Amino acid sequence: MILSKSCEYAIRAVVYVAAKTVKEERVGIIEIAEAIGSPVAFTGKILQTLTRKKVLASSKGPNGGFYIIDPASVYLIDIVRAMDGNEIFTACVIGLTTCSAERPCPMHHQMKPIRDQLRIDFSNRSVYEMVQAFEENNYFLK
Amino acid sequence: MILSKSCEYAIRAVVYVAAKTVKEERVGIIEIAEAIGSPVAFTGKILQTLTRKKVLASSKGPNGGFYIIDPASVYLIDIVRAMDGNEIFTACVIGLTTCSAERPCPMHHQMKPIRDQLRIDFSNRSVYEMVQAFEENNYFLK
DNA sequence: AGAATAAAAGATATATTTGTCTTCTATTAA
DNA sequence: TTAATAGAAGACAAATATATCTTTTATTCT
Repeated sequence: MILSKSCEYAIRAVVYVAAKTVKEERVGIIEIAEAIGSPVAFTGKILQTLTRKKVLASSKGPNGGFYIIDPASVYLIDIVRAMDGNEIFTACVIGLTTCSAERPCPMHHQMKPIRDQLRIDFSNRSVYEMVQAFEENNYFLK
Repeated sequence: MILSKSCEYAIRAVVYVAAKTVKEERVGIIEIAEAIGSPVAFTGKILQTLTRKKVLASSKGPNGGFYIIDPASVYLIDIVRAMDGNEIFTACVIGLTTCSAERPCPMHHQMKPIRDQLRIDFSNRSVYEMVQAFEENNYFLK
């Protein structure tokens, strides 16, 4: 499992929120959880984290809910870093803390391009593009 | 984290055992754990799993210990599958169970080549090659 | 101002992964 | 054939990730 379950939920939630935002709508925890097939309370916690980390924004009270300031300037890597940190792009595949280009583990040279590609793909994909793909191709989130 | 901690330990342990096997030696749990920097009892459990799955072989009693039948015919993917299963090569990156080429999630087409490359790298790398790299380049396992 | 709405925050609960400890079984060698 | 060695197996413990529940705070609408 490349990403934690929390991070998987997070990406799906952000894409759903952004799809609403582009229609000028805010959306609540319950609807989000229903849309992405995740437990409501746990999803609330994740949305809280994303809001604290400025990936999403929220407002309380009637007509409140979650939204995203600028879907085109938030990239998947921002969500991944908010939830799981940067380690998946840097950590040694066999768990050696001191593994590096200078002192590589036996798998280092095989793994580097894979991790780099992962970072590149997450860095290049904006939430806005995800929403577009989502709407154009009848993609789904649960 | 691409691989579980158990799987990381497993790969390091198998490489260490194989390095001993090519010198016609068997090696015990305590020495293995010391060599790869892992907790002894937990390492015992992992070695047990690897033996049950035929990745390693073992014998009890004095002069007993772990060894590997044919390092050249065991590939990293065998260790990964023994410990973590096949999911890391197939599971949807955002956690959708029904994600497939026909009904892809918004990240499917980006992730496929990465997962394929991961599988290819693990499939092409034999334990014997790992040992060679390990010995030739002063690689390390902890 | 008061009631309703909705997220934030904190305390708990459950499940999984990681790690430990004790006993059992097989093997070897004296 | 007995003592020592070493893995196998099972019970238990700790840490982390996932999930739930309750209370608080902010906002809106009447």
